[in-house]
Amino acid sequence: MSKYSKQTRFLVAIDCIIFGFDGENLRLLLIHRGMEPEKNKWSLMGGFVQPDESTDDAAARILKQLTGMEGVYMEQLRAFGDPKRDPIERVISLGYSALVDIHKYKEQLSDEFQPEWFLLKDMPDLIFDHQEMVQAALKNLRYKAALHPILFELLPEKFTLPQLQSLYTGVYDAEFDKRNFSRKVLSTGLLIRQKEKDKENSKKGAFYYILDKSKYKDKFQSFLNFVPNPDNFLF
Amino acid sequence: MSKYSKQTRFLVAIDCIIFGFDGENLRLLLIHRGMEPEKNKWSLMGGFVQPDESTDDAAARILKQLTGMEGVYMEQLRAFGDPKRDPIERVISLGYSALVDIHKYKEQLSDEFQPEWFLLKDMPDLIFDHQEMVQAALKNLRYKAALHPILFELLPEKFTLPQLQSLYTGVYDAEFDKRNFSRKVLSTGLLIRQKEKDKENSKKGAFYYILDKSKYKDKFQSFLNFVPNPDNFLF
DNA sequence: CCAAAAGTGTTATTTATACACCCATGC
DNA sequence: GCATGGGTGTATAAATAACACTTTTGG
Repeated sequence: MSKYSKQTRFLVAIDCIIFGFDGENLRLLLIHRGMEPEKNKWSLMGGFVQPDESTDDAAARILKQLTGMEGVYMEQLRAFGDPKRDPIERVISLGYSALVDIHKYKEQLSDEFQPEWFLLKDMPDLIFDHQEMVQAALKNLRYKAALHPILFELLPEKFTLPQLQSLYTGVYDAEFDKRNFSRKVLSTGLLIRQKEKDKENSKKGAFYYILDKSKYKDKFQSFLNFVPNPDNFLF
Repeated sequence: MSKYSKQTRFLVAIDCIIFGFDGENLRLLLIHRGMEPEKNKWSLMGGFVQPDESTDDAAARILKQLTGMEGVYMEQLRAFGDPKRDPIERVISLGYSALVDIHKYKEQLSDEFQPEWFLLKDMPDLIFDHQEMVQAALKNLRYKAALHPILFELLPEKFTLPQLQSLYTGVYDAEFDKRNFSRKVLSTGLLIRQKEKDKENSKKGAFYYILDKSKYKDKFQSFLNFVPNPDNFLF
């Protein structure tokens, strides 16, 4: 069959907005851009879609290339399609937002990119429209996390309620009442308390919890209202 | 400056998922596809992104081409990037979801495409992955409308509460209690009651309402919980 | 006068919020 | 024994859900 011969073709890229949580703060993984223009400036990890891979596959490939991680939570944000967003040549970029357990991240794999985990408050200037992508991803993260149990993707298998709460605190840059927070979280039935405690962060020690995986899958899309008055935080 | 010369370029298309409300039911605007392959089969309105337009501009252009309408509510859904989704050649398509006032739609403009407004329940087979796009758009619409006052985009300037309720009924394919519904809707403060009534649909007549435009803009992103137990409807 | 759709109010239940004290431990 | 952070309970307010009768009017 013939092709759509008269139409213009475009470069299509993926840019990954990769979030992690260090136990205290939300962080974003950035790299030194390896190619001109703006070589060595800070940038999101990205790459071009290849001829025979789906855009989702491309995103997974690019994430793996940087982090060594597979099977990570990732969702497409949207296309960024301003014709002038890349000064070299028009590139339509698909933003993909990823949530990773920062502790599973393998530093050594990615010497080539000299990646660093930046605090959100503390980000360098980024190339092109990457700042806009980060803002869109953060907004989306806050939106989703207010309604769905998505932030667990950022935690290790075992975690404590104080850790979970400080994750929410970091994401929303707001304090929550710990009594109400723990009641709400536990009422979802998603968490299973372990017998061991984390004694590293306090003398008394805080119980570890793990996710009930099957309930997590079931309820992943439910409206759970983790955040009181989400209006206050999102806009 | 040189280009990213070694990379493959792709066709990038827009496909518009256009919703309307006829006063009774939610409908979708489909066309007869004008080009091979699958010429004359039913399809979403689409077209290729052009060299110097943003993807958002392309979507607006394509919507206007079919409906004659501008300034319509439109949002990008996501990219559909399966390499085999179009059998002729790889095309990465961006789905854009539009909500239009079906009464402002100008039939005559679009003879070329022989468009028709289909009931959702009653849709023909569509080309490529357009069915998947429609499902994604519908899911997104239900999701958003459960939280935000988005369905007003489908109504004419003046509308009655029974009309509004039947819109929600149509979108969710579910009945709502009219006492609770009207209390909830009016409590948002978004509606201004008019002095006239619509006497076409009942003997008693139902008051017309209009949107308070400034409050609408303010509250567009607020969480208003229009739909009770949205979990029940979305998944 | 009656059928048909519009409009409105109350109560019970659930959910959200605000708030303060005791517990366990390492030092 | 005390400072530190972990853990829990209760009372009030607000939101939601369930439910039924009156009003208007065209025919």
